[in-house]
Amino acid sequence: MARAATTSDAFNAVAEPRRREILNYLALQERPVGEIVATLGLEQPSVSKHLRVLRNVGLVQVRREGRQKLYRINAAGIRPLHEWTGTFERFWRHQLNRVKARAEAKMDRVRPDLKPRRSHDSDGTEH
Amino acid sequence: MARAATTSDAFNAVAEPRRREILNYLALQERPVGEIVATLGLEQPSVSKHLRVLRNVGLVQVRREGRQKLYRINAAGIRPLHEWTGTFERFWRHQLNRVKARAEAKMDRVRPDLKPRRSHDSDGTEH
DNA sequence: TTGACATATGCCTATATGGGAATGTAATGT
DNA sequence: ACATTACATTCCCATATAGGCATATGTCAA
Repeated sequence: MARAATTSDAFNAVAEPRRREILNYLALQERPVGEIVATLGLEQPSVSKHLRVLRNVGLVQVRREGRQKLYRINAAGIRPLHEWTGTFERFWRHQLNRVKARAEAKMDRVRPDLKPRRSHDSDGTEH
Repeated sequence: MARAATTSDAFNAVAEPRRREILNYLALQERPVGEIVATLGLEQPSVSKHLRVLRNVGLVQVRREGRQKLYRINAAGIRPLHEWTGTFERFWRHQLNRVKARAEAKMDRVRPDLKPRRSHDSDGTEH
């Protein structure tokens, strides 16, 4: 199969930088499409398509006012992302936890055929 | 152009559900590839490829130990996501406050003698 | 109705996947 | 050296874009 659809969930939707820009802009206040186009310097059809994706995953809401359509943030859709990323918060809040996790992991890996031995490399950039 | 590369940044990397699963699993502790394969039920080459993406965007680190390669979370790479999503936090707090205010107003109309106690945090919405 | 304005949609193409299978590479044991 | 274990990489392919352009839809005014 191919890649997951951007319409599948909020994670995919915000993976697109333009859509994050749109959300950042809408965070200030509700806006019509034309102002998004003018401010972000994108093509109008492109903005409409991005807004459609954002609406499909519940990240924005829209209401009509005359000829315009006013889009606004629906932050409830962003909350799951904030909470998922927050599950890793302990790692950067207390570095001691990371050290301890590594130590415990090493203890936990019991391999009868593999005695624990010192490995003298430590960074993750090798090939 | 086409879609943004998954290797471009952490936002794209975590857009893939399998990669989030891998990160969730690695959050518990450092693990070799084989255990990720066994636990998540993915093909080994698939896991290797996902790990490569995660490493390229700085979401995991790796060290060799014997024949194994031990992968661990590098949560610093997740922090920008948490902080970006956090910029929208006020919206769901505000919405929560409005909901709570309405509820309290209603309760006040029905039972003016019952004042709801103040709960000091903001949990209790849906998700 | 006609026209202007605001936005949405359809069509096309180039591209970056992600899965599967096969193969390559590195480390260890005998 | 050879076999085995543990991962990584390569090749191929189906697919879901995102951008550009043209066009359709919807709303208001005269």
